[in-house]
Amino acid sequence: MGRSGDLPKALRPSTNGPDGPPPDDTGCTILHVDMDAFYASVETRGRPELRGRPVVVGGLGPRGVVSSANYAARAFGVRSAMPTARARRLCPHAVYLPPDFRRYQEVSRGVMAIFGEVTPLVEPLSLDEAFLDVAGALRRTGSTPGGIAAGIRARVAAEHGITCSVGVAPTKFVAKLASGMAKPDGLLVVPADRVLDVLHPLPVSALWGVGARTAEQLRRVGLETVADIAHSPLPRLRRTIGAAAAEHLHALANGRDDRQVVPDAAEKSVGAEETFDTDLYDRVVLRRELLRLAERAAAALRARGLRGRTVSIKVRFADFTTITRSRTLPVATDVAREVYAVARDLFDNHVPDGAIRLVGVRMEQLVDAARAVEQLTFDGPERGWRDAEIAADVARTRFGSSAVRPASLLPREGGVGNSAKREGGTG
DNA sequence: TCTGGGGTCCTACGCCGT
DNA sequence: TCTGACGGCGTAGGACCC
Repeated sequence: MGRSGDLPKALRPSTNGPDGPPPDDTGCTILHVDMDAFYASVETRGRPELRGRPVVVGGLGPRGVVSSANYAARAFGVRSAMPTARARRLCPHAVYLPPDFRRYQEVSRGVMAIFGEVTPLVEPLSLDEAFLDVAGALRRTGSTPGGIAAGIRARVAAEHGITCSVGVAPTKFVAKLASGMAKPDGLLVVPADRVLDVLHPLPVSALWGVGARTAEQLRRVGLETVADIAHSPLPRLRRTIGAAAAEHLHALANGRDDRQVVPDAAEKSVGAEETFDTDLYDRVVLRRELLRLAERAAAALRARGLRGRTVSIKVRFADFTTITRSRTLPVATDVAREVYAVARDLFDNHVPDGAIRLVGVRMEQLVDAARAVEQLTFDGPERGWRDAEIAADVARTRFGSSAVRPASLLPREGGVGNSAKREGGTG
């Protein structure tokens, strides 16, 4: 699902060929494990009728994009993040499926549990990839990094019916690059003394943090390969892309990356957003959408045992210009009513009329709910609302997501088009 | 071609207190 | 009392990642 899978095969280092001696993995204690076409693979496993067929998982609405495409679909040029409508033109005979995140989460938990049996130092990056620091496991098991990686690949395939690719290297960045180069269903070790040989011929876009915009900025000043970055004087690089990015990229390009594998990193924000099938103008309808999103964001906070101090709304207009507006509260909250009250005020007072294609609600400055300062007024109305919302969480868990909702979200006759309708159900 | 939804991180700027 | 430097915080926007 990432970019590195698209790296040219010609750039693959030859250290891991079937012939010749195995690569020297001494000091290569970082593994990056990446599931191959994860969502599509989960959908296809155990379904022989889909074997060999192109499968695309993504939004199926008029504004949907591809989340995951298997390699049969990629052969037709289908890529993740591509509009589904374009994918359909490129590959009309593919099987198109909506994402089923619960299933992917389940499989992901199982795969991460395998990693956890190898080492406690597992840093998940998303549902389908993680870094592992296996330095301790080497001492404990007497195995090699390459051996551990091969064992993980075998277990994931045997226990979950999907394949993964593993990069083994001395640093996180190179391990991640290596897993991308090994795809699909491969294993690549980059020995410490070959890191620069692998890195330097790559285009700048291979560097972590260089997207289309930054690549274009770099290209304009004549920097096209990782070697160009590595040999570029830092002050010049700073002038081009800013201090932080310059130092980060310069270090990566020279093979330096001292970031550790950090398990259990705390979440910084939690939110929900929705793109409508057609642009919305009606402020009343938009407020109802905001309420729905506030409900989702608050429920997500409660599910994680967190509260947030900053309420941020996001609005994307028809021309794709995007604004955010935020307000920080004196006391952190996980109550949808409170979140909505702020979101609505921000919307009413800071968002001009116009055609709107997306709204979102996000909570930032998160604190542990157990340690959060209790509301000053213990009998205040917000406490009652929280109790009601927690009861609703329980009902939703037992009876489904549409079991409980605010009266203002109940479907009305002649109600809105687009996403609000997609929820279906009768409450 | 026409751009999702979940996030993280960085930069810039204004305000405020020291 | 005024001024400037500086740091911290809040806010907004943008790039990037999967």
